[in-house]
Amino acid sequence: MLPLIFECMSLIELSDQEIQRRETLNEIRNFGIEPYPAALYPVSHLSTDIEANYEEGKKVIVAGRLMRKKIQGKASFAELQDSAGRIQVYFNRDEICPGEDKFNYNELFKKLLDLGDFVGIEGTLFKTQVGEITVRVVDFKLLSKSLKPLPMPKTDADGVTHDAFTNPELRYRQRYVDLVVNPHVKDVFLKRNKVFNAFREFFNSRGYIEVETPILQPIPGGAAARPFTTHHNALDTTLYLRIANELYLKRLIVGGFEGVYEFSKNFRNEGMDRTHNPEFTAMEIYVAYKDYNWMMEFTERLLEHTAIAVNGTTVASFGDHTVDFKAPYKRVTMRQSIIDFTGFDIHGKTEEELRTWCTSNGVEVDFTMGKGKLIDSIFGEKCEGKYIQPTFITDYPKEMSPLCKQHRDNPELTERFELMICGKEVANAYSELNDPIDQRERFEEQLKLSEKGDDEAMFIDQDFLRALEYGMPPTSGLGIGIDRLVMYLTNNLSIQEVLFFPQMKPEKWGNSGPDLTENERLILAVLEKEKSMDLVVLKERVALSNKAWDLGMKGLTKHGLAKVTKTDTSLIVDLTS
RNA sequence: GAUUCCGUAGCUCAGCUGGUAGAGCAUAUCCCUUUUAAGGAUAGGGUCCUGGGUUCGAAUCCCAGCGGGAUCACCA
Repeated sequence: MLPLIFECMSLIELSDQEIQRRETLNEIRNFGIEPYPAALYPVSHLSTDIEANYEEGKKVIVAGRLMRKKIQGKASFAELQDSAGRIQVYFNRDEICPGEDKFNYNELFKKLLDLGDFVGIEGTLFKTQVGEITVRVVDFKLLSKSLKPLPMPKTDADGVTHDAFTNPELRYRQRYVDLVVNPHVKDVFLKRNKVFNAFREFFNSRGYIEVETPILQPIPGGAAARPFTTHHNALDTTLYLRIANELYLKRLIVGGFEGVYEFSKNFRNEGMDRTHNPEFTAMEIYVAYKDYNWMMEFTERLLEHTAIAVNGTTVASFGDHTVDFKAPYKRVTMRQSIIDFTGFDIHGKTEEELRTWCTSNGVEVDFTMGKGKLIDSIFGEKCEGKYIQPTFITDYPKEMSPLCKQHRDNPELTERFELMICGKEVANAYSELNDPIDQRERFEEQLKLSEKGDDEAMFIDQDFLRALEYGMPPTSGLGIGIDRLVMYLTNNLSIQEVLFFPQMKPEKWGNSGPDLTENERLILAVLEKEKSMDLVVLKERVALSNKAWDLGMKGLTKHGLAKVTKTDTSLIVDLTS
């Protein structure tokens, strides 16, 4: 009984076109054709290979999704989409079916193949009267049946797209559909892949080693951020999803590697917007015997190399801006930057003086903020957004950089830089702090900040301190936000566009069986006792408003759970079983 | 978290101060042997996001909720 209802329900929820395709699927099977064959299909060419190396009459075997079907009597055109692009195919009835049996054309191609189906095609190349390269079909095979119709955007001769699949919610939740019908979306992810390859190539050619470090960490270190918490059952202990991999990579430098890097999926339990996703990808690299000056040069050359690898040029458009990744980049100290944009010199100022300046200059502050955070707020508010072209901001206050080596010329500062592009931080690098005593003190200061209410201050990682005590060579480290870099290189203003599956609220799926509303259940409960009763009596018994009653009853009859019969004198409601 | 806009057919979208739910594409049937988003004819297709309220009557007005976008806040 229940499975039957369930089956009915799932059919009710299918659209006409989905039902149609299921029926077609059955027909295909009835004709003895397997709609999901197991055997490999011997593809010989991609659509783009055919375009690039066209030869009249060449035999090819191609496969892909059927994306266009234009039937005109005994001959038809269709379009096949594979991973590289599209190719037109030509079906001629009497060439495909030379004998009396016209099944393959009249039935299989014309009626049983739907848009979106995977089809394999064997044929020869020719050019149509309008000169389009086309495969003349000799034989074809259904490789996989599609049961859901795809959205079908079309671009006209003027380049205008009709029926574009643009709804962001649908696009992100069903990225597979987005990728099938929006080629420009696929291009973004191909470029993303090129970023990774360019980085790897750049690092590997210099002898640096790609490594992997823990994602589940007992202490979430290496950044100031709120972590996700999880629990390990066997150890009965709390673990955190990493917010950064910095402390582990430095342990490897302690261990004797001289250059290590990792593409790190990091997780931060913070807000989401068009530049923040709860999980994101950072690349961190640590190189022994270097300092942050060396790292600046390294970074600008890396980015120049990457921009060329991705776009073939160092110039990239981003919204209204044009960004040039050509090295070298401008270098400005944080102190100078604040002077440039506000005239205020933070040098030698006390916490109180900074706070006073902030409140009288419209920079929001609160009492959990120490000197470092105050300066960071000034910079964030007044300067950060102004740097469009790649610019290194150097020499950050010590308090906000607890893992960074003190500046060689000024004990209040650190040897740190961030790379700003289009007003956003893209990279962050240090001469790494390798003095274990200093590092312990810095952690303790963080502890004080956290007692003051800063819920992002860092935890003390005793094992990391132990590692430093064994000795770490002077080292420079760099972190780059890959998602943001990809945004810049692909001209996407939203991080969701450069992640295959951006985080979204879980989708609601109907539970099993008919999904009854509260009112429907109420009516059904009464009706189940009586099996059959007068409509007016039932209505009074459930005491619902007119509208609620009406909707409830209509729902029940629609689900096939109740039936209303009209007699001469009254209306009778029956429970149907 | 705040503000604001949006949710109508498989897709893209109309639908006015409340009065029988629409178009194009897609789908189905028929005609058509070289088409370029869209050949011709006919037909089917709806939980107007959900629930409640106002009303003789709600896709439309009001309230609440759900989902999404944008802006802001938060965010090394």
